Amino acid sequence: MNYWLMKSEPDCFGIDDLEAAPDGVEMWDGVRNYQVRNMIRDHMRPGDRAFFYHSNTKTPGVVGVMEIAGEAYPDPTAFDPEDEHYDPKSDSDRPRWYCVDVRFVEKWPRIVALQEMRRSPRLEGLPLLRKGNRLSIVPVTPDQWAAIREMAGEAK
DNA sequence: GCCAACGTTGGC
DNA sequence: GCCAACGTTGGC
Repeated sequence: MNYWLMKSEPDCFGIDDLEAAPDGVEMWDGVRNYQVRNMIRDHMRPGDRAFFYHSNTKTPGVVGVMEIAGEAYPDPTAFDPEDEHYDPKSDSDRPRWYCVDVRFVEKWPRIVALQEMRRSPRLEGLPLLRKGNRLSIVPVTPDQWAAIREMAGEAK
């Protein structure tokens, strides 16, 4: 099983929106970065766990956990001219962009702020903390996973 | 709202 | 294939 951290702007789609979705399942779409596309398509597996990270907000940080709910599949929003993520260079014969379904697992009583994560020696090397990182999904090692959970006060 | 950092685009 | 210009991300 792999671990991930996935960013979203809560003004657009936050963990409360995921929890409120039917069965707590929602499509994680709109990825338009090749590195992130490759992670979704080639390395994510159903059952993988992911931190839900709120970005571009007053206190950015990890707010809970979700589960990868299925295999990656072509991102339908790339085919839709009405969609803000429409990409005319992607078509169903040769889809350029992929998405996955994610399932709500838990929302934590408190946020693990980016500021705190920067102070944790165990999180050195987490790509999220690297200067200039702009990937909306990054891999997390098992020890980093445990460290962030412990910072949230969750059991190991 | 600012701006650093980065990815992408397109002219050459 | 280089690289300047541009757009976007996202912390602050």
